[in-house]
Amino acid sequence: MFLRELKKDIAKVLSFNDLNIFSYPPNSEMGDLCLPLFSFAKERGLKPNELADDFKEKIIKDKKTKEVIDEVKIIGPYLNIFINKGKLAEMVISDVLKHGDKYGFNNDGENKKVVYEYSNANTHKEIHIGHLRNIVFGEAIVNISRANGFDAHPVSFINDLGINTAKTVWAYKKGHSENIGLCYSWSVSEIDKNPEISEEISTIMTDIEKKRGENYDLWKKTKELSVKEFEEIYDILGIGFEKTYFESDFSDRSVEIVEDFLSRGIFKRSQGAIIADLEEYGLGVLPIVRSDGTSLYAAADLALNEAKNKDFPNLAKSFIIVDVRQSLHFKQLFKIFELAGYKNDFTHLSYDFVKLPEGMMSSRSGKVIVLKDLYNQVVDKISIETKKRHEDWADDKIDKNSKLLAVAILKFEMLKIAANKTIVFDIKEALKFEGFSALYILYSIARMKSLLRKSNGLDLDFKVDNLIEDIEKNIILEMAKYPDIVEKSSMDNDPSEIAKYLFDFTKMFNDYYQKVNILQAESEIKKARLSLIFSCVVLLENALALLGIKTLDEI
RNA sequence: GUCCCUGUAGUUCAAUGGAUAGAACAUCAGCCUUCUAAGCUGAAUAUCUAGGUUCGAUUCCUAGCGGGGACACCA
Repeated sequence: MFLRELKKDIAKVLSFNDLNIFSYPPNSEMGDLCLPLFSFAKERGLKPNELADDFKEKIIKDKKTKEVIDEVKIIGPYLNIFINKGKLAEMVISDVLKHGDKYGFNNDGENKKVVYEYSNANTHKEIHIGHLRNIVFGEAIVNISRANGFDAHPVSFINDLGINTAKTVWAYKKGHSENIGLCYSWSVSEIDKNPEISEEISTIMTDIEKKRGENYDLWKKTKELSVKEFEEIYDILGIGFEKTYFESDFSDRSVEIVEDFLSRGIFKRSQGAIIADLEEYGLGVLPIVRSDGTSLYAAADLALNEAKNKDFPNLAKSFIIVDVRQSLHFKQLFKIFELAGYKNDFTHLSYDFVKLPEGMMSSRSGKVIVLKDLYNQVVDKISIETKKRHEDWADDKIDKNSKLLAVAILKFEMLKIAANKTIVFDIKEALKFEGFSALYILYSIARMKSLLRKSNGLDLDFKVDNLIEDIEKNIILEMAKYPDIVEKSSMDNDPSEIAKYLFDFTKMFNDYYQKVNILQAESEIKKARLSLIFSCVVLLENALALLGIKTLDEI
């Protein structure tokens, strides 16, 4: 990759190793690449300007670096490097075209096997935008992980034995059968009013766990409805898992492990329940089995870990993608694993949750944005807007495009915010389809593709000398930075870095589109510009694919 | 009470310790006889407070204030 090679070469000439010292000048008139001299100066007990000339000399005299560098300017304590426009264009565009949908990828992961567990939804609850963030974040993390050379495997763990399932079954029996999500929130409010219901719930929970009687049958029936719903949503989002685990499949094995851990003193009985007492590690207490004998989530986690190791032998690392509110839970769990002598390398990959402008969402109170409702709303709005713009389009074309765009928009909304930030999801904003959104990017790509269609055949055999505009160089330089973005987003486990890059890149292209005419340009120039645009499309589709987003030819 | 995250423009978000703190939305003023105006251009508006470390702090440290979250039978 061009830029990295150049940085390496310069670092070699000046004998240093850390490529992160490089940065970029605030604007393109000041240079293309920048080397701040503070750290070097400090090392040598000099002032930055006292070694600038020496550094500059070395760079412009070296036979390798001088080939691609036009000029080195000393501006204060910075060494600003101007890369040769032609060389840059030649190297970067050929890189992009050669590697295509794998441009910018690396092998840092050395093909190590890693498992990512996400979409740990509860059955008997509706999938809302909080789950959407989890699913979309997980998908992007897996894609980014693969782009960085890891052998990544996505799995899902469905919590079908939570206490909420018993509550839902209870409400279902009371005749609240029309909607599973409503069953749950209704039961919660009823229990608040009348705490004695808890005993009925406890009986139902026990029946479910012991797999017996009418309660178990109803649980099975309602669970199937939920699972079908999940699959429908995965289908819409275009995602899938290599393996889906169910908590209920682990109940027997969980009991055995709990017994074992009890005998080994890792767990103990307390107030009728079974707990892990982790006070001495500053991690409080984690309840494992309720005093009525039914299991809690943590019990299943123990068996799940075994299953993952069995299904994915020689696992280098196991990631669990769950929102930040469960940080303590996973610290406790990993401590238990450690006490039990498990060797695996576990990481809780956390991200912050989604809330509404009016406050927290809560399935318990029914205050949520249900994903399917939201999706339908977005699809409808896009259909209306598309119809306005393309009166001649057939209904099924509008429908197909609107659905694809809706998925793209929703995914992007979830990924554009840094992972450790709460998303305040404002549906009014999300329905605007302007600015920092997937539509902005996909719309621009549609315009690029339209240019390519109208050009009567693409000829990639162009001369770089015909890319004369400054903005063309800026676009190419931006392309050259992509490999670093792919790497950094993996190191930080943050897909938002890709989303930001996509937006910035697209803005640059729209500027170009506005200022420079493509199709009316002189033939050789036109050829070069179209080649550049073609490589822009390749790059953007590559980056969007990491976010799980597909593009359209027309919008 | 303890622990974790967080505080940047009216709002929602950016900014490996580095050059003039960037966007988007909203507001105001413009651009379609030229490649898709879901686009582009311009105007205006911001680093919670007080110390400290540093040549240099939005960024790191300490304290305070504000917001959010987690802390035994939810997941």
